Amino acid sequence: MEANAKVLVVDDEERIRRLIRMYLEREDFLVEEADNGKDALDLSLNNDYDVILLDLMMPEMDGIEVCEALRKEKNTPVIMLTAKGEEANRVQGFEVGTDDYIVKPFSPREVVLRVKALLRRVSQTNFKSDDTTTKELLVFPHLTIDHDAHRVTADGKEISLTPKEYELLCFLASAPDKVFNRELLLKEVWQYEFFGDLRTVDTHVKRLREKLNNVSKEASKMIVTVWGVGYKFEVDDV
Amino acid sequence: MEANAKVLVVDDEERIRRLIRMYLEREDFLVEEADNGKDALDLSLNNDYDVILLDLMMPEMDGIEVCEALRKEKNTPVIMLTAKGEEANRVQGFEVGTDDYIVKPFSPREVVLRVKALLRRVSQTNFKSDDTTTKELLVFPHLTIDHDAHRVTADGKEISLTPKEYELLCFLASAPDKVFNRELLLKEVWQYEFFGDLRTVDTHVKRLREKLNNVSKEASKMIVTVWGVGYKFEVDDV
DNA sequence: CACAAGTATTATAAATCTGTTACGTTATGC
DNA sequence: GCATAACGTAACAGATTTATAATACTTGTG
Repeated sequence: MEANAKVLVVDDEERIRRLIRMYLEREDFLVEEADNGKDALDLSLNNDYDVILLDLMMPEMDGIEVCEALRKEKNTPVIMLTAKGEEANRVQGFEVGTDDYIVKPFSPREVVLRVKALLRRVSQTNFKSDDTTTKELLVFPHLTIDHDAHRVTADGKEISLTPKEYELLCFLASAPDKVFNRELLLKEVWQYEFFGDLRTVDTHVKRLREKLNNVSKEASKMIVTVWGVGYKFEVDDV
Repeated sequence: MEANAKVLVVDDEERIRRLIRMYLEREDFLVEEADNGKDALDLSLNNDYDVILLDLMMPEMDGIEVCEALRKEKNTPVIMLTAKGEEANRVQGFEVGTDDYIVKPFSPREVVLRVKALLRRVSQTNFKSDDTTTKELLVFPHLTIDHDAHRVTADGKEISLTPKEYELLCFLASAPDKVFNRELLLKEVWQYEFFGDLRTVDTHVKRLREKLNNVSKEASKMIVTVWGVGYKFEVDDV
């Protein structure tokens, strides 16, 4: 069990650090921060982190330098954070020694998922755990979500969803019966820089319901409006 | 069963070792490393590896010397890693005693395939195992890939594919219904030094579809675009 | 060295998705 | 029932993503 894995978050922007910290802590990670490359390197050499989230672009010592220096001593898994146009190419390559990278602006949810995925990967190679639990398949009475195939089927029939529709559905379905308000949905499913209208959520819900409804009334009913609050994914237990 | 076969990876470049290690471990191989010929020889004499991946060009003691010295004691299968212009000729020849060789820069996928192939070959000659499980034949409703013959047929008609087209198709077809993003495809199918444009994948997909479509509309439809994500090889289950 | 085949890049066109707005509908409290 | 607030719906413009085609580059071969 990777209970309380320790994560170091390195970024010169405080709001980014705080954002990531918030989401990681909610998943019971222990989070520490550094706002520059030098401190990051010191910290990571003197502590055993389970993952390091490392911003690529930082003044003085950038993420690549930190990673390369770190790699001379230890093999702590590193996820690089890169802005859009940044030389993602070099980071992708293996010369630097990063294990994954995330493009800004990301959705907080994505960061959590990637960190977890990396921990899983690492722990697998280290102890050969029997951790086959990570099914990429969500099955409900009238609806199935196959993550690998990126496929949603309602009553056996496939439904073609747009990326946002798919993400929204997955998010709701990953916590059945839990209500989310629009604000939270925007925060979780959209990127952190998105400050759009709350009604945007409604539109996507509408489209999602429509597509589901075309195939299965039952499936469409699973996305429930909670008046004055938000939406939830409800599983009938009839 | 070659469960947890033990592989020794010898290369003076760390990133190469790490790259190979990563891909082999993902296939459940046990991987050990050496960064020079001397250590490699010691290790391989004192351990029973199932395969040794041996870089040809190394300071002091090169791959050929290691291999020759090793051969005086034991018959551990050896795959030589050679850079492009290097005297692949000598390695190819039988005077050295290598079992296979791979030219750098390779694609990670290739290494895994070659290692597996070699293990298969060796285990066959050693114990005449009933291991006919490893079919080199992929058969789908409208498409067949015969690895041995390096031949693709759609609806019975043969299709002539370029190397990249073939590899791309094989890779997708080896994991039906699983979506791969362009990045991953570049990493897996292309060589490890390639950091090209993601659109390159599109172009190859286009040409592949075109060739398939010339012969079988059905076959061409198997390569599916997943909007905002990537491509997958889909098998209709109608 | 020229040629051909294969490959990567780029530019452009086409398809698709997305957020917003405006307006219609439904629920809620009085 | 009425006013109000919250939600549903439809349509549009702009943005994003993919397909296609054309071009340039690379590589192997004779």
